Amino acid sequence: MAWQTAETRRRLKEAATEEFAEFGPHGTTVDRIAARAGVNKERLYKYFGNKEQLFSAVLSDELAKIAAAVPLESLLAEGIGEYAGQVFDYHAANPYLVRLLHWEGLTFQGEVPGEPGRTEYYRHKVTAFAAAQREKVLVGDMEAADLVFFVIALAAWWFAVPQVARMLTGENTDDEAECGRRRAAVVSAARRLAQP
Amino acid sequence: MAWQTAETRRRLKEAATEEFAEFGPHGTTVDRIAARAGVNKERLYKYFGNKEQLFSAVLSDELAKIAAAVPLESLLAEGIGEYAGQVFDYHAANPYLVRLLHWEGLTFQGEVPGEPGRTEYYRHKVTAFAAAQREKVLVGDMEAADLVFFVIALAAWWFAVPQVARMLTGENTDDEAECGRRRAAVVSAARRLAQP
DNA sequence: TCAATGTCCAACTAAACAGTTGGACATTGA
DNA sequence: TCAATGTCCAACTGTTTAGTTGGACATTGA
Repeated sequence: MAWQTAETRRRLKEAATEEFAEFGPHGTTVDRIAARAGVNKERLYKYFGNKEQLFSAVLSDELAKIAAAVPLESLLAEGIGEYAGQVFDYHAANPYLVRLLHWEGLTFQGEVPGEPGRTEYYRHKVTAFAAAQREKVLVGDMEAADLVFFVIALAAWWFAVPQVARMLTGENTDDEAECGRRRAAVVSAARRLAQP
Repeated sequence: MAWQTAETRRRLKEAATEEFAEFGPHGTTVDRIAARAGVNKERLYKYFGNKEQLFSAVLSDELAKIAAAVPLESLLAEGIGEYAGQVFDYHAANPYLVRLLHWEGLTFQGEVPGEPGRTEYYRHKVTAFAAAQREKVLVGDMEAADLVFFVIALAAWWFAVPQVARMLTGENTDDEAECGRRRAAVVSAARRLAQP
């Protein structure tokens, strides 16, 4: 029998993504991750160090995924409304990232793993927004960084506090029609925020 | 010596508020709450049932506090921008609630303790916003519930994912000037969202 | 072929955890 | 005054936790 090294790593990370997104760093147990992956937990420590480093690895992977899935080019091409809509769609289809980011924000204070690289990633976004402002595609009297931040907020907030969303709109979160309605609201709000 | 019943309850709830806000339902231990309150943990179980019920009691108290501190009347009186600014100010001065709400949103799926009463509370907000829309003080072509939701999002998002805020704006969260800048951005964004 | 190294696992350890118990002592009301 | 009840606490229980260990077996390279 050949080694299953790569597959074992992959299965651990996949199981960890689901567990961490659902229960957070504190609520997740390494036993459950290992059981879900069908792998002995000793592997987890050999491959990833410990629970916290595994959390970082998982989050880093998910950040790479959204960067690939929602390219910044669509901002200039289709406008900020559609860009916000795409971010919303991504979160609706793949709810791991937004939950992981929130667990991280709540759990770790001070500098966060991979912060320099991630800051650079956000800087690209801000630069693109600033360029769009200079070309008068976006409102000019709001700082680009704030605009990026608000657009992400509009799209992600629904998934961060679903209980508040439910109590406010009186609708079920799993309802497909409601999901479409929320997307439309996000698109329209983003446009409104950024109209020149 | 007289009983300290009320004081004991108060100290437990105060300690629990701080611990739950910092570490969340899973990350908090009843031993630490009791130690912080300077009270035996058996009191916690007698007075509040268990850890989860104590979390509910704490969150419920904090919701009552913000409802009292940011009255809805200021919406019509001073406009939506200043209303959003007041929500921001409240969160900046008292960061417990926003963190508790997020812990709750991430931790509990499905119905949440006290949901009917809280839904009613949000309904008042929506009704007030809808009234403002009819009086042409707010934009009319966006559902009132969505508008409320977005205004809360703009004000609260900074405190929910401070690491993202820091990476985007490149500034320290504790910086007073940066805090003022963020408040101004929230006010301006809320106005933009709701201009008729 | 064989020593070195990597994979994998069952079983383990020490600590932390939520929740309980039994009893000392204070308060109340009849 | 005294039985009933409430407050408070140290010490406890049984379980779950993150992380480790020792050893069986697979793979590699010289």
